[in-house]
Amino acid sequence: MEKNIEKFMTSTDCPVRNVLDRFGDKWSILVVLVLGEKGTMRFNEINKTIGDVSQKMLTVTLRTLEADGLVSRQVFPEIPPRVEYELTHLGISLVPHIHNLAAWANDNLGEIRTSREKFKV
Amino acid sequence: MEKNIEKFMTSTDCPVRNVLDRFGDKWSILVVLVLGEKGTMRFNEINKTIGDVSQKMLTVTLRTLEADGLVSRQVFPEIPPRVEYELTHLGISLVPHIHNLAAWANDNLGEIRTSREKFKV
DNA sequence: CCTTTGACTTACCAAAAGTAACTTAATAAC
DNA sequence: GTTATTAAGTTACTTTTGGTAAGTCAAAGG
Repeated sequence: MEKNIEKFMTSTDCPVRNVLDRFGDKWSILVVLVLGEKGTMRFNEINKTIGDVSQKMLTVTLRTLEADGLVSRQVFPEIPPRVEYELTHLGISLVPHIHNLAAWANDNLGEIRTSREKFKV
Repeated sequence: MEKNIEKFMTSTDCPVRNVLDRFGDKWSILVVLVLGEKGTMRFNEINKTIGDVSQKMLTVTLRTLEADGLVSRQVFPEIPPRVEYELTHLGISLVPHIHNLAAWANDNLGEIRTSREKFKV
């Protein structure tokens, strides 16, 4: 992992690239984070919690996360419909890493903002 | 951080959102990872190491990371030009978290791939 | 029968990212 | 003494990704 990073990077089989490409979209990480905090949630609940995600993209994001095995989807055959989402064990195992990243963000936002201001000038 | 995540999420001042929005682009995390591995690098070196990033997006990504204070940029007034990039202390402090994420990706890619296959059917 | 409800689709539009050609100025090659 | 090369970009144009707003579905309530 330390030596031939070059080959790792350019390869389409690079695990980091493979997963990063998938989570490098606009909403996936945030959805995992929210489900990690609140446990089981319904579609509109996730939508409102995040606030500025479109229905379309939330649908796409949840389907992708389901396909990847990070989120489970349970449909209740009622009218109006009820669909509940929650993290799988795989999804849960990712949460601490996102929390670490979030904590870093929290700790360093001040410095980042200062830097952004300086750069403008 | 545990209770009012709702307010955190919808707020534009949410540190997580603020930083995630910035790193949720396609290349930032990867560039930090590469610079973290190799130390000081020139533009074309980063470009070749990643392999499939366009010059345009690498320029944009590096400028953004510089504005955020994660990467430093040193121009040598030579012809042809030489520009060296490296992580700042802030950028370096982020690397371990990305490594953790990369390790998770590495450990779980098999399960993710299996899940993706199942989902197709 | 007309509205409401939740979880979506769909058609259309805007923003982000990719592609390929162009720029710059000093050497090196012809 | 033109022409090619070189590194780090920029620019114009195209494709991909994401956003917006309206429509769908079927039962229950008025």
